[in-house]
Amino acid sequence: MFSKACEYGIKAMIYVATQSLKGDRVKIGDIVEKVGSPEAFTAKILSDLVKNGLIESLKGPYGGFAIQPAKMESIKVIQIVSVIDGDSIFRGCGLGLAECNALEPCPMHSKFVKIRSELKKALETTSLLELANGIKTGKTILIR
Amino acid sequence: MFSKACEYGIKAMIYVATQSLKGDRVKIGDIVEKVGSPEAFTAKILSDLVKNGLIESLKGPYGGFAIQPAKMESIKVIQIVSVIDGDSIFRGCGLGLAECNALEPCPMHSKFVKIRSELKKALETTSLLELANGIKTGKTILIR
DNA sequence: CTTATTTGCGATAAAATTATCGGAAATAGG
DNA sequence: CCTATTTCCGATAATTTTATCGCAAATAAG
Ligand code: FES
Ligand code: FES
Repeated sequence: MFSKACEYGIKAMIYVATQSLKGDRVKIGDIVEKVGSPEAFTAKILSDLVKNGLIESLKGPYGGFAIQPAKMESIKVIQIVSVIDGDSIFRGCGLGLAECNALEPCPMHSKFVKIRSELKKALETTSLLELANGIKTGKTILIR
Repeated sequence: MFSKACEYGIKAMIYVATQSLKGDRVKIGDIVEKVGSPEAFTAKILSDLVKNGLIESLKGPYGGFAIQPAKMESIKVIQIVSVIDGDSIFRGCGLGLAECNALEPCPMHSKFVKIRSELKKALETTSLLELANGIKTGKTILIR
């Protein structure tokens, strides 16, 4: 469904959010430990998210990653996915035609659009805060 | 969503079905022309589908691929997808945890299961005959 | 200013996916 | 049989994705 990069990015964002809610900045080493992802690769992905304004970073001692709690409600999962994987999941044709076009649809089109729009809607309405709270209350986990 | 291999496989199956409905066997060269996929790669995928009994092949002159029209209603898209991509789309965790487990769910689990089960249901209830008929009536296309 | 720390970044490597190539095996027809 | 045709199959190559490495840039603290 999502790329590995995207999975790591989402999980990293959630973990940073939980720590930012407690006022803690987190270093990459801490993140990858809690998320179970490769360090340098995850750092690259986070760097991408920094450029797109979804998370902030600070270099040097006492540095690390943080997300302002005030932003967590407005950050939706779809934004993370869009930065890392682009929007091909939401706009592309399920059978790989150059573009998805309802006037000249592929054989799977009518089945696809429904599922795709539900996926999109779910990602649009799920906030980072909601996901971080799930971890905080122990209802959900990031690593097994 | 699906791998390229899976996209090619589904489209090839649909094209062969339309021709088998007319009583024609089709050669790999004809298939890839109508589907827009690389020849040797598509041949590999079809060979996999043959092994799994979803399509039949005949070597030599007047050979090629065919699907018995009587089977087309019972062949569902999910079978094609399962042969080529496996069932990780239907059973795996959306955030990449080792397995999807409702008792220890990842943060996206509750959103995911709904979409995943709808996707599964759609693929389970869509028959090859239905897709082939869409092509035959010109309502849908395989290549753009 | 110096040092220790931590992200940023370009180059590189490994692995997986996608794609190509060459020839073997089967088969129909003459 | 012999030949032409076509799928089958293993090896190989190209591309994309995933992952690692080394060092530069920034920053906080003494
Ligand atoms: S044309 Fe294929 S999903 Fe819309
Ligand atoms: S545990 Fe992640 S989708 Fe179920």
